[in-house]
Amino acid sequence: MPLEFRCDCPFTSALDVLGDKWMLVIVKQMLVEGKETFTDFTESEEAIATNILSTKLKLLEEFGIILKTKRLNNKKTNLYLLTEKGLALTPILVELAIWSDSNLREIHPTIRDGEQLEFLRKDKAAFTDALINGYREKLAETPTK
Amino acid sequence: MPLEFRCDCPFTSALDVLGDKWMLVIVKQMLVEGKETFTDFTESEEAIATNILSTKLKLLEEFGIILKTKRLNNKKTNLYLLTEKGLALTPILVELAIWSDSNLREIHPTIRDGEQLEFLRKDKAAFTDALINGYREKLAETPTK
DNA sequence: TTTATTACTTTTAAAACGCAAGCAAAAAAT
DNA sequence: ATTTTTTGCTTGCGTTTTAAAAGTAATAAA
Repeated sequence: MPLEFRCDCPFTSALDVLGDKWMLVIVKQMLVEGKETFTDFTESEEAIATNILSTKLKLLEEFGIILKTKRLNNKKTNLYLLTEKGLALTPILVELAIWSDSNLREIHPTIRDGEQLEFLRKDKAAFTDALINGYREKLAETPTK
Repeated sequence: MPLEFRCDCPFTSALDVLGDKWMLVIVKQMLVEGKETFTDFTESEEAIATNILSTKLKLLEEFGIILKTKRLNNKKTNLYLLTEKGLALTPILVELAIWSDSNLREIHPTIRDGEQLEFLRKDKAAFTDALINGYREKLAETPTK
Protein backbone atom coordinates (compact mmCIF):
# COMPACT_ATOMS: atom_id res chain seq x y z
CA MET A 1 0.00 0.00 0.00
CA PRO A 2 1.60 3.25 -1.16
CA LEU A 3 1.68 6.09 1.33
CA GLU A 4 -0.60 9.05 0.69
CA PHE A 5 1.10 12.39 1.19
CA ARG A 6 -1.17 15.04 2.66
CA CYS A 7 0.20 17.82 0.50
CA ASP A 8 3.39 19.10 -1.18
CA CYS A 9 4.91 20.80 1.86
CA PRO A 10 8.42 19.47 2.61
CA PHE A 11 7.93 19.77 6.38
CA THR A 12 4.61 17.97 6.35
CA SER A 13 5.85 15.31 3.92
CA ALA A 14 8.69 14.38 6.26
CA LEU A 15 6.10 13.94 8.99
CA ASP A 16 3.92 11.80 6.71
CA VAL A 17 6.83 9.35 6.73
CA LEU A 18 8.37 9.90 10.17
CA GLY A 19 5.58 11.46 12.21
CA ASP A 20 4.46 8.65 14.46
CA LYS A 21 5.33 7.05 17.74
CA TRP A 22 7.81 4.48 16.43
CA MET A 23 9.63 5.20 13.16
CA LEU A 24 12.32 7.49 14.60
CA VAL A 25 12.59 5.47 17.81
CA ILE A 26 13.57 2.41 15.78
CA VAL A 27 16.12 4.45 13.83
CA LYS A 28 17.52 5.76 17.11
CA GLN A 29 17.83 2.24 18.49
CA MET A 30 19.86 1.25 15.45
CA LEU A 31 22.04 4.36 15.35
CA VAL A 32 22.62 5.02 19.04
CA GLU A 33 22.11 1.65 20.67
CA GLY A 34 23.48 -0.60 17.95
CA LYS A 35 20.38 -2.74 17.64
CA GLU A 36 20.19 -4.87 14.51
CA THR A 37 17.99 -7.94 14.96
CA PHE A 38 14.28 -8.36 15.54
CA THR A 39 14.90 -9.54 19.11
CA ASP A 40 17.24 -6.62 19.80
CA PHE A 41 14.30 -4.30 19.19
CA THR A 42 11.81 -6.29 21.22
CA GLU A 43 14.15 -6.12 24.21
CA SER A 44 14.27 -2.33 24.18
CA GLU A 45 13.13 -0.29 27.17
CA GLU A 46 10.55 1.29 24.88
CA ALA A 47 8.86 -2.12 24.68
CA ILE A 48 7.49 -2.12 21.16
CA ALA A 49 4.95 -4.86 20.40
CA THR A 50 6.13 -7.47 17.91
CA ASN A 51 3.35 -6.87 15.38
CA ILE A 52 3.98 -3.13 15.33
CA LEU A 53 7.69 -3.77 15.03
CA SER A 54 7.07 -6.08 12.09
CA THR A 55 4.92 -3.47 10.35
CA LYS A 56 7.29 -0.58 10.97
CA LEU A 57 10.40 -2.48 9.84
CA LYS A 58 8.60 -3.26 6.60
CA LEU A 59 7.67 0.40 6.18
CA LEU A 60 11.22 1.61 6.90
CA GLU A 61 12.49 -0.83 4.30
CA GLU A 62 9.94 0.35 1.72
CA PHE A 63 11.11 3.92 2.23
CA GLY A 64 14.74 2.85 1.82
CA ILE A 65 15.63 3.99 5.33
CA ILE A 66 16.80 0.54 6.36
CA LEU A 67 17.69 -2.65 4.53
CA LYS A 68 17.04 -6.22 5.56
CA THR A 69 19.82 -8.74 5.11
CA LYS A 70 21.52 -11.66 6.86
CA ARG A 71 24.95 -12.46 8.24
CA LEU A 72 27.12 -14.76 6.10
CA ASN A 73 27.05 -17.65 8.58
CA ASN A 74 23.44 -17.47 9.79
CA LYS A 75 20.45 -18.25 7.60
CA LYS A 76 17.90 -17.57 10.27
CA THR A 77 18.34 -14.20 11.87
CA ASN A 78 17.53 -11.10 9.85
CA LEU A 79 19.81 -8.10 10.16
CA TYR A 80 18.34 -4.63 9.87
CA LEU A 81 20.83 -1.94 8.89
CA LEU A 82 20.55 1.78 8.23
CA THR A 83 21.05 2.96 4.65
CA GLU A 84 22.48 6.36 3.73
CA LYS A 85 18.93 7.68 3.68
CA GLY A 86 18.56 6.39 7.21
CA LEU A 87 21.88 7.82 8.38
CA ALA A 88 20.74 11.16 6.98
CA LEU A 89 18.15 11.23 9.76
CA THR A 90 20.87 11.73 12.37
CA PRO A 91 20.61 15.54 12.50
CA ILE A 92 16.88 15.27 13.16
CA LEU A 93 17.47 12.91 16.07
CA VAL A 94 20.20 15.16 17.42
CA GLU A 95 17.93 18.21 17.37
CA LEU A 96 15.20 16.21 19.10
CA ALA A 97 17.61 15.30 21.90
CA ILE A 98 18.76 18.91 22.26
CA TRP A 99 15.17 20.09 22.56
CA SER A 100 14.42 17.42 25.15
CA ASP A 101 17.49 18.29 27.11
CA SER A 102 16.56 21.96 27.44
CA ASN A 103 12.76 21.86 27.41
CA LEU A 104 11.47 18.59 28.78
CA ARG A 105 13.28 18.17 32.10
CA GLU A 106 10.74 20.17 34.08
CA ILE A 107 7.86 17.88 33.14
CA HIS A 108 10.02 14.74 32.93
CA PRO A 109 12.69 15.01 35.63
CA THR A 110 14.06 11.48 35.29
CA ILE A 111 15.20 12.04 31.71
CA ARG A 112 18.71 10.66 31.25
CA ASP A 113 21.78 12.80 31.59
CA GLY A 114 25.46 11.87 31.30
CA GLU A 115 28.54 11.81 29.13
CA GLN A 116 26.71 11.51 25.84
CA LEU A 117 24.54 14.56 26.52
CA GLU A 118 27.50 16.55 27.77
CA PHE A 119 29.27 15.78 24.53
CA LEU A 120 26.15 16.81 22.60
CA ARG A 121 25.83 20.10 24.50
CA LYS A 122 29.48 20.91 23.99
CA ASP A 123 29.75 20.18 20.26
CA LYS A 124 26.64 19.25 18.29
CA ALA A 125 28.42 18.81 14.96
CA ALA A 126 31.09 16.54 16.43
CA PHE A 127 28.44 14.50 18.22
CA THR A 128 26.50 14.05 14.98
CA ASP A 129 29.62 13.05 13.07
CA ALA A 130 30.61 10.61 15.80
CA LEU A 131 27.25 8.87 15.54
CA ILE A 132 27.40 8.64 11.76
CA ASN A 133 31.04 7.56 11.58
CA GLY A 134 30.56 5.05 14.38
CA TYR A 135 27.74 3.45 12.46
CA ARG A 136 29.71 3.44 9.22
CA GLU A 137 32.57 1.61 10.94
CA LYS A 138 30.21 -0.99 12.29
CA LEU A 139 28.80 -1.47 8.79
CA ALA A 140 32.29 -2.00 7.42
CA GLU A 141 32.91 -4.71 10.00
CA THR A 142 29.64 -6.50 9.23
CA PRO A 143 29.94 -8.78 6.22
CA THR A 144 26.46 -9.59 4.88
CA LYS A 145 24.87 -11.49 2.03
CA MET B 1 -4.54 13.76 31.62
CA PRO B 2 -0.81 13.77 32.24
CA LEU B 3 1.37 12.28 29.53
CA GLU B 4 3.13 9.00 30.24
CA PHE B 5 6.72 8.94 29.10
CA ARG B 6 7.82 5.55 27.78
CA CYS B 7 11.27 5.75 29.32
CA ASP B 8 14.07 8.16 30.24
CA CYS B 9 15.69 8.39 26.81
CA PRO B 10 15.89 12.01 25.61
CA PHE B 11 15.29 11.03 21.97
CA THR B 12 12.26 8.93 22.79
CA SER B 13 10.88 11.49 25.23
CA ALA B 14 10.87 14.17 22.55
CA LEU B 15 8.87 11.78 20.39
CA ASP B 16 6.44 11.09 23.23
CA VAL B 17 5.52 14.76 22.95
CA LEU B 18 6.05 15.48 19.25
CA GLY B 19 5.88 12.09 17.59
CA ASP B 20 2.51 12.12 15.91
CA LYS B 21 0.89 13.26 12.73
CA TRP B 22 -0.11 16.76 13.85
CA MET B 23 1.91 18.42 16.64
CA LEU B 24 4.84 19.59 14.50
CA VAL B 25 2.60 20.37 11.54
CA ILE B 26 0.69 22.86 13.69
CA VAL B 27 3.95 24.41 14.92
CA LYS B 28 5.11 24.69 11.31
CA GLN B 29 1.90 26.42 10.29
CA MET B 30 2.46 28.99 13.01
CA LEU B 31 6.17 29.51 12.37
CA VAL B 32 6.34 29.32 8.59
CA GLU B 33 2.85 30.24 7.45
CA GLY B 34 1.96 32.77 10.12
CA LYS B 35 -1.23 31.05 11.21
CA GLU B 36 -2.61 32.20 14.55
CA THR B 37 -6.36 31.60 14.83
CA PHE B 38 -8.45 28.46 14.94
CA THR B 39 -9.90 29.16 11.50
CA ASP B 40 -6.43 29.81 10.07
CA PHE B 41 -5.56 26.22 10.95
CA THR B 42 -8.80 24.73 9.64
CA GLU B 43 -8.15 26.38 6.27
CA SER B 44 -4.74 24.72 5.88
CA GLU B 45 -3.96 22.44 2.95
CA GLU B 46 -3.27 19.69 5.48
CA ALA B 47 -7.00 19.76 6.35
CA ILE B 48 -6.98 18.89 10.03
CA ALA B 49 -10.35 17.98 11.55
CA THR B 50 -11.68 20.53 14.01
CA ASN B 51 -11.98 18.15 16.94
CA ILE B 52 -8.40 16.97 16.52
CA LEU B 53 -7.23 20.56 16.14
CA SER B 54 -8.99 21.47 19.36
CA THR B 55 -7.37 18.57 21.18
CA LYS B 56 -3.87 19.22 19.83
CA LEU B 57 -3.96 22.96 20.56
CA LYS B 58 -4.88 22.12 24.14
CA LEU B 59 -1.99 19.66 24.32
CA LEU B 60 0.52 22.12 22.86
CA GLU B 61 -0.61 24.66 25.45
CA GLU B 62 -0.22 22.13 28.28
CA PHE B 63 3.36 21.47 27.19
CA GLY B 64 4.06 25.19 27.06
CA ILE B 65 4.85 25.10 23.36
CA ILE B 66 2.11 27.61 22.52
CA LEU B 67 0.01 30.03 24.51
CA LYS B 68 -3.61 30.97 24.00
CA THR B 69 -4.54 34.60 24.25
CA LYS B 70 -6.72 37.23 22.56
CA ARG B 71 -6.23 40.51 20.78
CA LEU B 72 -6.95 43.66 22.81
CA ASN B 73 -10.06 44.62 20.84
CA ASN B 74 -11.61 41.21 20.17
CA LYS B 75 -13.16 39.00 22.83
CA LYS B 76 -14.16 36.27 20.44
CA THR B 77 -11.19 35.07 18.46
CA ASN B 78 -8.45 33.16 20.24
CA LEU B 79 -4.86 33.80 19.24
CA TYR B 80 -2.40 30.94 19.39
CA LEU B 81 1.25 32.03 19.63
CA LEU B 82 4.52 30.14 19.92
CA THR B 83 6.41 30.43 23.19
CA GLU B 84 10.21 30.27 23.47
CA LYS B 85 9.84 26.52 24.00
CA GLY B 86 7.91 26.39 20.75
CA LEU B 87 10.39 28.56 18.86
CA ALA B 88 13.11 26.18 20.05
CA LEU B 89 11.55 23.55 17.80
CA THR B 90 12.69 25.44 14.70
CA PRO B 91 15.94 23.46 14.20
CA ILE B 92 13.96 20.21 14.23
CA LEU B 93 11.61 21.50 11.56
CA VAL B 94 14.54 22.73 9.51
CA GLU B 95 16.25 19.33 9.63
CA LEU B 96 13.01 17.63 8.63
CA ALA B 97 12.74 19.88 5.58
CA ILE B 98 16.37 19.22 4.62
CA TRP B 99 15.79 15.48 4.84
CA SER B 100 12.64 15.74 2.73
CA ASP B 101 14.41 17.84 0.17
CA SER B 102 17.17 15.34 -0.38
CA ASN B 103 15.46 12.02 0.32
CA LEU B 104 11.76 12.22 -0.43
CA ARG B 105 11.57 13.63 -3.94
CA GLU B 106 11.90 10.27 -5.67
CA ILE B 107 8.80 8.89 -3.99
CA HIS B 108 6.98 12.23 -3.82
CA PRO B 109 7.89 14.18 -6.96
CA THR B 110 5.41 17.04 -6.49
CA ILE B 111 7.06 18.18 -3.27
CA ARG B 112 7.43 21.96 -3.27
CA ASP B 113 10.61 23.65 -4.38
CA GLY B 114 11.44 27.35 -4.62
CA GLU B 115 13.11 30.35 -3.06
CA GLN B 116 12.64 29.23 0.52
CA LEU B 117 14.26 25.86 -0.11
CA GLU B 118 17.10 27.41 -2.07
CA PHE B 119 17.76 29.69 0.87
CA LEU B 120 17.65 26.67 3.20
CA ARG B 121 20.08 24.67 1.03
CA LYS B 122 22.48 27.58 0.80
CA ASP B 123 22.60 28.58 4.47
CA LYS B 124 20.81 26.48 7.05
CA ALA B 125 21.78 28.61 10.04
CA ALA B 126 20.67 31.84 8.39
CA PHE B 127 17.40 30.22 7.33
CA THR B 128 16.73 29.08 10.90
CA ASP B 129 17.55 32.51 12.31
CA ALA B 130 15.33 34.19 9.74
CA LEU B 131 12.38 32.04 10.79
CA ILE B 132 12.92 32.69 14.48
CA ASN B 133 13.59 36.43 14.14
CA GLY B 134 10.66 36.83 11.76
CA TYR B 135 8.37 35.28 14.32
CA ARG B 136 9.79 37.39 17.16
CA GLU B 137 9.11 40.57 15.17
CA LYS B 138 5.55 39.52 14.57
CA LEU B 139 5.12 38.86 18.29
CA ALA B 140 6.43 42.33 19.10
CA GLU B 141 3.81 43.83 16.77
CA THR B 142 0.97 41.84 18.29
CA PRO B 143 -0.44 43.44 21.43
CA THR B 144 -2.38 40.87 23.45
CA LYS B 145 -4.22 40.60 26.71
C1' DT C 1 12.81 -34.25 18.26
C1' DT C 2 12.92 -30.50 21.26
C1' DT C 3 13.66 -25.67 21.79
C1' DA C 4 14.32 -20.91 20.51
C1' DT C 5 13.89 -17.37 17.22
C1' DT C 6 11.38 -14.81 13.86
C1' DA C 7 7.40 -13.24 11.92
C1' DC C 8 2.50 -13.28 10.85
C1' DT C 9 -2.49 -13.48 12.23
C1' DT C 10 -6.36 -12.78 15.04
C1' DT C 11 -8.72 -10.35 18.58
C1' DT C 12 -9.49 -6.35 21.43
C1' DA C 13 -8.79 -1.57 22.70
C1' DA C 14 -7.68 3.14 21.62
C1' DA C 15 -7.29 7.03 18.61
C1' DA C 16 -8.45 9.62 14.49
C1' DC C 17 -11.88 11.13 11.47
C1' DG C 18 -16.21 13.24 9.41
C1' DC C 19 -20.25 15.23 10.57
C1' DA C 20 -23.26 18.02 12.97
C1' DA C 21 -25.10 20.35 17.08
C1' DG C 22 -24.42 23.96 20.50
C1' DC C 23 -23.00 28.33 22.34
C1' DA C 24 -21.24 32.99 22.77
C1' DA C 25 -19.33 37.14 20.63
C1' DA C 26 -19.44 40.20 16.70
C1' DA C 27 -21.26 42.10 12.63
C1' DA C 28 -25.07 43.16 9.76
C1' DA C 29 -29.79 44.12 8.97
C1' DT C 30 -34.05 46.18 10.20
C1' DA D 1 -31.77 49.80 19.55
C1' DT D 2 -33.20 45.31 18.66
C1' DT D 3 -33.18 41.37 16.06
C1' DT D 4 -30.88 38.37 12.86
C1' DT D 5 -26.96 36.39 10.75
C1' DT D 6 -22.33 35.21 10.72
C1' DT D 7 -18.04 33.86 12.94
C1' DG D 8 -15.14 31.20 16.14
C1' DC D 9 -14.69 27.78 18.47
C1' DT D 10 -16.07 23.35 21.41
C1' DT D 11 -18.27 19.07 22.08
C1' DG D 12 -20.54 14.66 21.12
C1' DC D 13 -21.63 10.67 18.21
C1' DG D 14 -20.94 6.88 14.93
C1' DT D 15 -17.41 5.05 11.80
C1' DT D 16 -12.91 3.99 10.34
C1' DT D 17 -8.19 3.47 11.14
C1' DT D 18 -4.38 2.29 14.01
C1' DA D 19 -2.17 0.25 18.10
C1' DA D 20 -1.73 -3.25 21.54
C1' DA D 21 -1.98 -8.09 23.39
C1' DA D 22 -1.98 -12.66 22.67
C1' DG D 23 -1.70 -16.65 20.09
C1' DT D 24 0.02 -19.33 15.89
C1' DA D 25 3.11 -20.92 12.19
C1' DA D 26 7.62 -21.55 10.12
C1' DT D 27 12.39 -22.15 10.37
C1' DA D 28 16.73 -23.32 12.09
C1' DA D 29 19.73 -24.62 15.90
C1' DA D 30 20.76 -27.96 19.63
